[in-house]
Amino acid sequence: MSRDEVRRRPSNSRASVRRVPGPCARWDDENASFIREILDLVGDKWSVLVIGTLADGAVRYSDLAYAIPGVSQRMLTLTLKQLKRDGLVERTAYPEVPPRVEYQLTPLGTSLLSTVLALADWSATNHAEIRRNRMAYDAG
Amino acid sequence: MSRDEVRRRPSNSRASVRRVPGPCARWDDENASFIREILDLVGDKWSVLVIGTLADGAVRYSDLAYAIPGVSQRMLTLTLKQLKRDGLVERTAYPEVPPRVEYQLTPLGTSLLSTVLALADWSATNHAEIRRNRMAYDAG
DNA sequence: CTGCATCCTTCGGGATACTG
DNA sequence: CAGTATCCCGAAGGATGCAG
Repeated sequence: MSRDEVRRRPSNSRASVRRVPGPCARWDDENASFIREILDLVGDKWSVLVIGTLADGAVRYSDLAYAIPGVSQRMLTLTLKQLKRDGLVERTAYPEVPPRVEYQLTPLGTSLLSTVLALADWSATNHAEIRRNRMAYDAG
Repeated sequence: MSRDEVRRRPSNSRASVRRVPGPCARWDDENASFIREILDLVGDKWSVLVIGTLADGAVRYSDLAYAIPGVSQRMLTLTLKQLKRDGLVERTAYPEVPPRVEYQLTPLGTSLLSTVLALADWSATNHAEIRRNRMAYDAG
């Protein structure tokens, strides 16, 4: 998707009614909620960590809780439930005793993983510069 | 950065002291806060919208407020301040009356833009499937 | 026009206790 | 083991008013 597709003037813009429109187009509600959709997926720390943890294959609930320091049962459960709802992870319950449940990425989830890793690449490349920028800003 | 660099067992792991470690490694605190750093940048709706709006070039404050529906003055100001602190946008104030202030992406901000657009690409490609998944989940 | 300060509400999410 | 249910607090963020 190009930027011009994402950012589009609302059809039959009434901008001039309210004010002189500036040099730039306006995000319409559809695209704003589109952004919201993305952030619901990857704008959340726990989701990212869960997806990253599942990169190697199926992992069971208690191992996820172990692998992700600081996550509460509540948030782990909620995160997994949402990821399953979105079709990013698959849940498999084995009818054993004690019960065993494994989670793994779906192909969709795997494709998201690679995209998120691209973001991690960017961050890894630039976080030193960002830290410098912050220190310079805070010093000035 | 590869996943194995991001996700690394803490040095001299004491995992076996507490419990039998699962099949997967554990995120250490450094990498968890690394994730947090990314999300502070792109996990926020307003930041993403501001960066997207600045894609074409310099935009002044009031035009940003117009271009981004629903943003409050408070959040726009805070978002711009943080983006400036991180060195993603540049602020230029013209000593005129009435005052005029323009914001534009730095090269660093532009590089982040392309990465975020990759995420938008993924979302555009897959959001239909995600919606189907959700509907199927909610129906079942 | 471009903000900053304050109040106030909402709610994400941690802690804890309980269940199949 | 793998969750669910409840309480509760701090932070995010909108609304409003003021200032340079």
